[in-house]
Amino acid sequence: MGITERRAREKDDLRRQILATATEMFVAEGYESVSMRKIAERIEYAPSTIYLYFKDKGEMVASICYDTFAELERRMEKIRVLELPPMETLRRSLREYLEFALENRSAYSFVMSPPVAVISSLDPKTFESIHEVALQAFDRLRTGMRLCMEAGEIAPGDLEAKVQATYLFVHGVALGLNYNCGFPFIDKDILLEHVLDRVLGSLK
Amino acid sequence: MGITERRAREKDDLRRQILATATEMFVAEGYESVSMRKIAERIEYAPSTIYLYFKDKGEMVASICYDTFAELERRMEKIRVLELPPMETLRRSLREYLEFALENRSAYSFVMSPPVAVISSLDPKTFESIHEVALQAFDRLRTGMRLCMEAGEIAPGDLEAKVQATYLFVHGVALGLNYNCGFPFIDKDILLEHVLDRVLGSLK
DNA sequence: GTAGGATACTGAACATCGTTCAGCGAAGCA
DNA sequence: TGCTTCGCTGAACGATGTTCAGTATCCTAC
Repeated sequence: MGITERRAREKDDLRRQILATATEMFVAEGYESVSMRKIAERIEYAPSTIYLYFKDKGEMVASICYDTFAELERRMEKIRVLELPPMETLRRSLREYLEFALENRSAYSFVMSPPVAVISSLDPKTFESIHEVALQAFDRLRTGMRLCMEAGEIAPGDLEAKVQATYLFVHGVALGLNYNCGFPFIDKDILLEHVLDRVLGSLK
Repeated sequence: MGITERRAREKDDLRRQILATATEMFVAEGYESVSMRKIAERIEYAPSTIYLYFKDKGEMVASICYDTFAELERRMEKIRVLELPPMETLRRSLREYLEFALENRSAYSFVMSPPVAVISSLDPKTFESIHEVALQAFDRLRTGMRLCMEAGEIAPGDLEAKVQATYLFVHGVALGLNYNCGFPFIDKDILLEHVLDRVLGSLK
């Protein structure tokens, strides 16, 4: 019965190839500039073939989002297992988060704030699964910060406010540095260190 | 010679009406979902008429950006002329900035990070004028923070790093709160106060 | 070995999009 | 009253996302 398996494998391969090509193009040229026809041409299939693998353009975006979140999650987990002191873990995680955002440039912005039209066109099940993986990442931050608070490294108080603000700060830096608007930002390393100092320092 | 004046006035009125309608629709339905045809239908003119007032869709966006920045600038200036102590001015300005972003919901996100495709389609002159007004707003923040530093209310050190990080923090909060992703943020007022405390507290 | 069905893919079509342009009607000037 | 100018339109073009009837290829069963 190896035939059906081979078929499934081939089908999966093409799906992956479509996704890889699409991701590359979205990031390089922007969501709106990349048409289904262009993707099809690049992979040398008819445009309609893509619709055998993805319901529509929005579902491709959803898949990309999901994969990116998963990769981010993996990198965070790699730090957690080091079992460093909680504050050290927190600092390293935030730094890794920012570096991930900078490495993945426009992919980050794309995944973290896709066009509203895309989001609202998603079917509820797909939306839910993305929402879940995002909340999970947020939960990781919350847990990490709770540990810091319990260790007395973060001043006691409204944990949720601290967590949400911390996320928004870091997210703002990630988005801002990625958004290529021609603004003359200072040296990224200096800025990042300063950001981490202030974000974490204000938690004491 | 009142005739040409009346004509000019009428022309200006229609331009303003197009822009007002477009802004409203972009904010409500998102940039991509609003077509030139829909705007035309709403103002009860032919689609091609819009092109007599705006070079293309991108130029409409540019105008909206420009106007929004101008409005923000006005609100900042209103605080500056109060001539409060520098740190008080800074806090009020940042708060006003965040409130402006929250009042104008998606307009803020739209103006602060329009689709890349839109930006790159702008003619250089238009782009430059928007860039300039944005830099001007940033300059205002820099000046305000320099005054605080000179008054000894901000610890001495790399001013530019402090200014850029401060902006990115506040920008992140503004964008994050506006992006309607279904995330369960805590009470906005509590979060905002916490944010201001941390952003400003970490400058001491 | 061949009929029959499943599978993978295609090409043409549809509605809609941003945008252009020749031309129309009315308003003002001579 | 003729002429020019001005504001506006309707039809058209190419490109978009998406659908669907149909084709060609492969696998199974007789």
